[in-house]
Amino acid sequence: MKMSDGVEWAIHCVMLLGALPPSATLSGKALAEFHGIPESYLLKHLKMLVTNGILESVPGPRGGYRLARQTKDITLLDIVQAVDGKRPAFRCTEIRRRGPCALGDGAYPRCCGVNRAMMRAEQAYRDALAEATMKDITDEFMANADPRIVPLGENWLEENTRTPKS
Amino acid sequence: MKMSDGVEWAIHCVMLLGALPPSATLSGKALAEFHGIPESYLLKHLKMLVTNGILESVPGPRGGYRLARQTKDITLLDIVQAVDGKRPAFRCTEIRRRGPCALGDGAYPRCCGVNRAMMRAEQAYRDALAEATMKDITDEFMANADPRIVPLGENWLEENTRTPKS
DNA sequence: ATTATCGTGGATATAATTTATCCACGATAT
DNA sequence: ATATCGTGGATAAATTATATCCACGATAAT
Ligand code: FES
Ligand code: FES
Repeated sequence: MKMSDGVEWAIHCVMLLGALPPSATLSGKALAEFHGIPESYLLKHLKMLVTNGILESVPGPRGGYRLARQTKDITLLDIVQAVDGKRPAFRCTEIRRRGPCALGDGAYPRCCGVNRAMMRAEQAYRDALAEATMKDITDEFMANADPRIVPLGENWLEENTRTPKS
Repeated sequence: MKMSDGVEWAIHCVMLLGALPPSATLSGKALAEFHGIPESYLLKHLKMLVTNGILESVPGPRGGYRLARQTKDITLLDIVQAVDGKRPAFRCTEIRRRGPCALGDGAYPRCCGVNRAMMRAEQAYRDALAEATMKDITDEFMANADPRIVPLGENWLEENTRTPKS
C-alpha cells in the first residue's frame, strides 16, 4: 500500500503558497523548480487541488496558483483526498458471497463486519489528518527550519512571485 | 492508494481457520475453494501469514494450515502487516532537500514536520487495527450471519477438515 | 491588434507494482 | 513406493503510478 508521491509535492506546494502575500501567485513552473520535481506531472496534481477548492488558478501572464482559503482552513486530509482520491484503501470484494457455502444476495443485508472494522480504522486515520491544519504544519516547519533557509527562501520568493490584477 | 486484495482473503481465511477444532487443518486448496479465489495466489499470502507467526503449516497428506495462536491474540493489524507489509503508505522523499533553496545534508537534523504529521495519522490507523481482535470480529460475524449459513458451513468443514498426527 | 505567458485537458508513453500462474523440490502420511 | 501437501523461485499478465507532449483558451503586456 503506497500513497502517491504527489501528496508530498502538493503539501509542500501549499506550504510555500501560504508564505505569499494575499492574491499573489506562483506559476506551476516556479513551484516545480523550487521543489526540483517534474513540472508537467506536478500540474496534474495542482489541477486536482484547484478542482477541490484548495487552490485558485489565474491564467495569462503574471498568472499562476494561489491559495483559495487560509492555511488554518486547509487540513492535510483535504490535500490527501484531493490528490489521492477519496476511495478507501481497503475495498471489500464481498468475498463472503463467493464459494460453495455462499447464499444468494439478500442473505447479506448488513455490511461485512471485517469491512466495518477496516472502515473504522481508516476513519481514525482521516480524523488524525483532519486535525492537522496547514497553518500548524507551516508554523512548526518554519520554527524548526535551518535559519539560513529563511533569507534564501525570501529572496527566491521575491523573484518569482507574481501579482495579477484580479 | 489501494490495499492488496489479499488482505481481505487472509482475514476471512483466519476467520474460517478459527472455527476448526484444535490442531485440525485446512489445505490451501480448500481455503481457496471455500472463498472462490485463485489457489496459486492465495498460497503466497498464506505463506506470509506463516512467516509472521499467525498460521502454522503442516506438510504432507492430511496437512494444511491452522492458527498458530488463539483468535483473541490475533489482531487485524497483525494480518494487514503480514500481507501488505509494514512500510508506511506515505513515504517522504525529502523533497525539502531539493531545488534551488535547499542546503546540504546536515541542515536537516529533524524529520520533516509534514512527514511526522502523516506518521501520526498512520499510527492512529494502526492503533485502531490493533484494537480489533479476530475473536471479536469472528463473534460479531457469526452473530450477524444468516442462520442458513451455519449448517452449510459446518457440513463443509466436516468434509474438508484434516487432523494431522502432530 | 499582436504577441508572449500561463493554466486546462486530452492523448500517450514509460516504469513500477500488483495479480496470477506454473513447476521443481522437500516433507509427510498412507 | 506413492500420492498429497506446503515452499520457493521463475515468469507472465494486468493494473496503476509516473511522466511527457501538444493543441487550446484566457489574460496581460506591448
Ligand atoms: S466480505 Fe469483504 S470484508 Fe468480509
Ligand atoms: S520533505 Fe518529505 S514530507 Fe517534508
